[in-house]
Amino acid sequence: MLDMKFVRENPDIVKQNLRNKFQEEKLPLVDEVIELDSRSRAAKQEADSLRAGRNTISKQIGALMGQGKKEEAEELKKQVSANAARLAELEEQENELADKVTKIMMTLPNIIDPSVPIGKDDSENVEVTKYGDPVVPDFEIPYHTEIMERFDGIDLDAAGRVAGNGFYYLMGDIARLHSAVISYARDFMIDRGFTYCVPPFMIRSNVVTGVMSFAEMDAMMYKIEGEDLYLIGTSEHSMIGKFINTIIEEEELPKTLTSYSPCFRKEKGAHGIEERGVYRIHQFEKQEMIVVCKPEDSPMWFDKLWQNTVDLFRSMDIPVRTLECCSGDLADLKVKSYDVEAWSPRQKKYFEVGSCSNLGDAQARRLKIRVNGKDGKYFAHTLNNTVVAPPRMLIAFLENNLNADGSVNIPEVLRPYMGGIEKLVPKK
RNA sequence: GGAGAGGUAUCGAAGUGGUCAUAACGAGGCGGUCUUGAAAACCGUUUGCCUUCACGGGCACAUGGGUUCGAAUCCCAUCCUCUCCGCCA
Repeated sequence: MLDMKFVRENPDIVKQNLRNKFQEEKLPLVDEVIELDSRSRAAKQEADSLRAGRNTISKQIGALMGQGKKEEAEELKKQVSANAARLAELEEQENELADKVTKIMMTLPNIIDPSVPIGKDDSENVEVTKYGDPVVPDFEIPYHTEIMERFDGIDLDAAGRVAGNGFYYLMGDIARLHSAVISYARDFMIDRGFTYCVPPFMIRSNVVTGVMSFAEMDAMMYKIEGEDLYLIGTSEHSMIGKFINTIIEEEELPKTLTSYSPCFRKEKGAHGIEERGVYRIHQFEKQEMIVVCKPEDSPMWFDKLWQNTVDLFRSMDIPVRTLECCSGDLADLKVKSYDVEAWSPRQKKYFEVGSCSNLGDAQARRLKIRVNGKDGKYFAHTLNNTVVAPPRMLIAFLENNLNADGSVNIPEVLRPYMGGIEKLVPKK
């Protein structure tokens, strides 16, 4: 969410930002919200002065009552009543206008970083850097569910009967591998100085609207029936929400946290042929990292965050690349975002395994996360990034560590979490 | 889930319809006096948001409504915390 004052003073920047994000349909909203804001402030000013008058008279009434001068008090009461109707009318206007302003402000996207490439959609995202050799072996790599089945590692049929499409049972070694990856990722981040955290897996609606745009909310979040609770789509939601309505001392920044949680997503939208199996699912587990920092530090943290994910994947012998989201593909709250993509030797292309975002002060403004600095209070910046999110990550893992004989290498870093074994041998 | 108590500033806590809500009182923090230094003592200071060029004004006592000329105080709803009981991994 933008600062209303900023919009008022820089309508042209806000409009150019909309054009950069190919959201021309929102252009009229800028002038509209400035107009509504000015009417809102006018109503507030008039109402405030009426309230000031009422307060003064009420005090006088109190004094007169104290002295037992009831008749004079009654006279003054009439004066207050005279303005009551106008005040009620103004108060209604104030509320109505303020609601309209907020509603529009919630739909105006954050100002993107100047470094973000301009493009309409994900087809115009820009590759930044590649790490490792994207090897295509001389034997055929099966579809990931097929690899898992060779280890009796997945039961999608049962999951379908129990919970429906988009769920899974991981079994045996594959399930163990899943947990090993999460545990390794947790320790990897702890070693890099992040504080480990297990957060709530459900959050209230006010936190939901604080951390994401309406469009995202509708497409992602599961609501608990009869309660003001939503299942989290990522622990970022509860981790950023942790700081709602707080004032953090500047010396305490940055807050660097790594959290584990299951993630629940509706995944509204088309499911392509490449999204069978455990690629796009309603429930997965994720190790996440988040940072709350000073505004001037957020670009630095952004680079550190995505680098962590690259390093983690490289330590498991998985080639990756970073892809910068172009303006049109960037969610409304984000200032800048990189996807981390892993190499798929089967598809001979990279696919998304993580997403690193700098939200600027957008979440902080919505959630009122402020910093007490030497020169006054200001909104913090927030960032988040995937450490690792299996089971999707297992697709990359299995494809890249598969041998011609069907066995799967366990990279050295994972062995302590896998009972020391170096290789998974298929049962079939 | 049942019964009870409670939610006021950084913390503890007073205020139960007005004339002490920025808010008593106590503690903590910050600045100062005193001291070789420290402690103690003493003095001062210590919420946030909105609005205004400014002076100023408004709002906030968990949250949202209501009653009233006027609400921390009375009424209704919701949330949270604590104690006891029940249930439970």
